[in-house]
Amino acid sequence: MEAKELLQQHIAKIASIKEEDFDYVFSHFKPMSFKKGQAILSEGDKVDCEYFVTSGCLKAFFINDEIKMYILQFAMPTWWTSDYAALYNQTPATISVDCITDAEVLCLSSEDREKLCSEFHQLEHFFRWRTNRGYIASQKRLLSFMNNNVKKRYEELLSLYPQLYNLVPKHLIAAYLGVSRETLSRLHSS
Amino acid sequence: MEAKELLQQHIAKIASIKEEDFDYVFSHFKPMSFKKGQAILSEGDKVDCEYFVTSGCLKAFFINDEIKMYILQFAMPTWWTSDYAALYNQTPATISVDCITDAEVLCLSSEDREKLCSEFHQLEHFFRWRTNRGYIASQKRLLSFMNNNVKKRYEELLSLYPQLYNLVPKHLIAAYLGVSRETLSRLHSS
DNA sequence: ATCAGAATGTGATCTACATCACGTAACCAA
DNA sequence: TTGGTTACGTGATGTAGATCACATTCTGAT
Repeated sequence: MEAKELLQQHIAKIASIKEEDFDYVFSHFKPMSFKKGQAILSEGDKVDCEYFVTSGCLKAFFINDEIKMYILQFAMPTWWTSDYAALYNQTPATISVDCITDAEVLCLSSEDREKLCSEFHQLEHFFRWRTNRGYIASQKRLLSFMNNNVKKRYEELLSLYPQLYNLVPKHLIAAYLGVSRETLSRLHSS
Repeated sequence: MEAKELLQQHIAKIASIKEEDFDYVFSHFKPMSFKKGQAILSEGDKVDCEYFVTSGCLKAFFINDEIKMYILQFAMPTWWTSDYAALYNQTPATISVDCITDAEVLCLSSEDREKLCSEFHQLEHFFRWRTNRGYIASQKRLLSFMNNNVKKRYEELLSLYPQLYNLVPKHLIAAYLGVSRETLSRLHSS
């Protein structure tokens, strides 16, 4: 599917935007292509944009004392990602985003998002819905973290996103689960 | 401060609502009073409302196998709380909310919130902002969970909300940190 | 004022997971 | 094809925090 059509259908599930209005809205999104391994957003960068994934798979991650990586989010088509804290607070990025596979995204600047949200009530509605969904998912993940051991969290992740099993190397799954790659590996044999 | 004024100033920081419009908006909020220990929302309930705290302190929590409690959120004045997953998905509550101290809240039904959001673009803007803030805080807490040990998480919590130290019993702080009360207690001596 | 239940402290022991160490297999790039 | 890097598996050992057990202090209802 075309990137434009993908975005349109994604938004249309929640908000109704007239065809000609959507053309205008879409003109604010900048299509970008990246190769596997390429960085989209790096720690310390000024953050201006958020990204709507149209193909491929990204990861948004944090690296602590330059040693350990924690993955906040995998981003697949129709998912949005960025360092929202940095975007919102206008601070340098602490979260990085890069490509697990070749990927294409639509880039929307924060400025344009706010402009469009004020121009189109329905778009503001859409973004409220989207953030709400992210918030609920994040709460759920937090609870899972407190309540479940690694094995259960792993099973939960795979049942939610079965594609990840083949798409994403195991050590990245470990980094998402907040566990060492060794421990994750040992789960298979237990 | 009056509950009404508290809400008005809280919203005014983000959205501009005309005085007479705010009166109309406010008429949809139902003031409620609760005693310390009283339940506002219990697991299994149908969830219709979200709550804006105007005085006192609540907790939103999850109980797993009828043994262990995890606190998702403390809610103090100007904070909003509910079981948002249940509210959004129209499913029975899995999160409960009750009062750590005597408390007063303004109750807003989901239906009224959606109605008001569609009537007032600025209010939709406000709720987008609010959810966005919650999402960012939740992401941050998740990272802290993965990256920090109990001691650091405890210090982080107290530096963010010093009032909690005197207001909230230690075993509830432990339940927020996702740690046993014994371990939390031992932090003081180390 | 008194007493029961809740909150807190603290020792002894257990356990899930981390860390370190090493070996093997898979994947590219020249 | 080859050599180097990255991914993955697995043993040995260390450790943060859980669990159990019990003592002490605080608190709120009668």
